[in-house]
Amino acid sequence: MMTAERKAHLLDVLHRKGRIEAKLVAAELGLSDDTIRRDLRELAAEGKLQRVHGGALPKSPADANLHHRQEIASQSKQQIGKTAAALIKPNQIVIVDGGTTALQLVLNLRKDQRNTVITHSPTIAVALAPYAEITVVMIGGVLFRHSMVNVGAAAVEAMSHIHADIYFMGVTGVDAKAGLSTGDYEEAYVKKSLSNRAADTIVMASAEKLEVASPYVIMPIADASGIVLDSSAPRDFVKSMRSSGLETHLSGSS
Amino acid sequence: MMTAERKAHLLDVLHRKGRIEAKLVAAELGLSDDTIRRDLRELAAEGKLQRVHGGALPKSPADANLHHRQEIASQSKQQIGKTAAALIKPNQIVIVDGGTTALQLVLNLRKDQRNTVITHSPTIAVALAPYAEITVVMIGGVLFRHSMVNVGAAAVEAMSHIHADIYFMGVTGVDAKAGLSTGDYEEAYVKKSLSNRAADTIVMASAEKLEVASPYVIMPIADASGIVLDSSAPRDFVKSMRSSGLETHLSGSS
DNA sequence: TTGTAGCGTGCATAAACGTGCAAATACAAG
DNA sequence: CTTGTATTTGCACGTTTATGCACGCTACAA
Repeated sequence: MMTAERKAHLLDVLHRKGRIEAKLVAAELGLSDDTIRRDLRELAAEGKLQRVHGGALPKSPADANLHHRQEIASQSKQQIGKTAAALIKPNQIVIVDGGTTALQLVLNLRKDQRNTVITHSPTIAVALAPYAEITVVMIGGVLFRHSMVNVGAAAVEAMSHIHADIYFMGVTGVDAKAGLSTGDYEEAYVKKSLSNRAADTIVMASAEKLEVASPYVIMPIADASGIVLDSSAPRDFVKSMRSSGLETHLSGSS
Repeated sequence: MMTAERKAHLLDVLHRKGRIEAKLVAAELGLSDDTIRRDLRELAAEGKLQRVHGGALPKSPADANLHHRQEIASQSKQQIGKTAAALIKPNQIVIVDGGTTALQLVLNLRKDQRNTVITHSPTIAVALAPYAEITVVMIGGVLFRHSMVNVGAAAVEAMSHIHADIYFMGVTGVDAKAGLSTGDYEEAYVKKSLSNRAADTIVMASAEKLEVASPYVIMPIADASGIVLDSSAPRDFVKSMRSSGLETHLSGSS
């Protein structure tokens, strides 16, 4: 096993278990404690984790904790959420994805907005609770913690009963060649399925997602019907979106 | 368990319960009192908490507020949640109802508890997010705001794929004649359905629910296999539960 | 004021740590 | 193919850290 591979494994273990016990991992991989300790030291130097006696812990609870991530909802996300929310017309059936950007969408809804919102994210469902005029439909499934969305066969099955007007999709990568992508296999599949259940799919992509490809492809960009971008998006990028036939909405452009 | 991890645990306990009893935590973690006291001393030196005789208290008023919020959940509910949580054995498949009492159950789980939890409440799902070892399965459906649970045909359909070991049921009324009841028609139906999908059904009933009947009947009391009550429950009531064949757990009876 | 539970200190032991070094391996240049 | 260099890994060593116990002190309650 190569060094880089091992480091990736360590980060994976950390992500899955929330902790690394050096001795234990060493035994698992059949390597000396020294090697693992060395790796941990280096990863700590790179700022990838927090070294502690006996092993390592996530650098900040942010890794495991979405709540924290949401506090640092960038200006960009906030504005994209607002712009996206404005696209919703009364009485439409809307699918809202999970994730921080989608959460900002919800927080920017008007209190008297009357719609049906379908979501597979418990976080989004809870955030929608105060909006009395919105009917909330939840898609069940197995909870994928990192994004706080339900995935799996049950989720896809539940969707089959749905026809929505718009799906607001969150992604982690929008790239001309690689298309729309995300960091988890199941999630990519679920996003694609949701897109199939809606007449229109609007992608929400904050600045850092542009011209980036994540491991798992959801679908080609041209399959979406619109995209909401930060006004700081490169001109060329905006142009390429338009030429792909997407209705392009720029947020925060005063 | 590593030192750094333990300190995090201590702070977590402090947040959740508003206080730390050194001896108690030591026993829970299977460590000597000395070790815990040492940790508390160090955390106090770092300004993370206020050291006091016998344990520690939150330092800042902000944390104290958090503690206060926890106390709003009546003492009764908090203790019932704790007692119910203790009934869960490792690796069991558990259905957790919605509602404040069920939420207390979740908050009293151990961080390293390994289980599958099925719930139809987005609030519960979100509360379960920090428990890394718990697989969360969500039942979808139409969100019923008042209780923050998913109901309707989709919910019942989704349940049909499930066989759980225990279902922890929240109710608004437990009455010898009227049976177990709740305030919403759909919810009553869903609770009954969930009960059918679990080998055992444990009812959680805080003080104010006893000898009260709500409009919609879920099922007769005898159909449940156990009940968790506050220790202040009337003796006659406890007796009648036992004679109905329910395993009766009294909480907070110190 | 008197007993008990909690406290802090010092100490011993064991585990985990970092460093330096040497063997093994990979890789590039000759 | 050989040689030289860089990297990686495991080991030995001394150091640091963590933990439990023993002891005497202190705070709190009866």
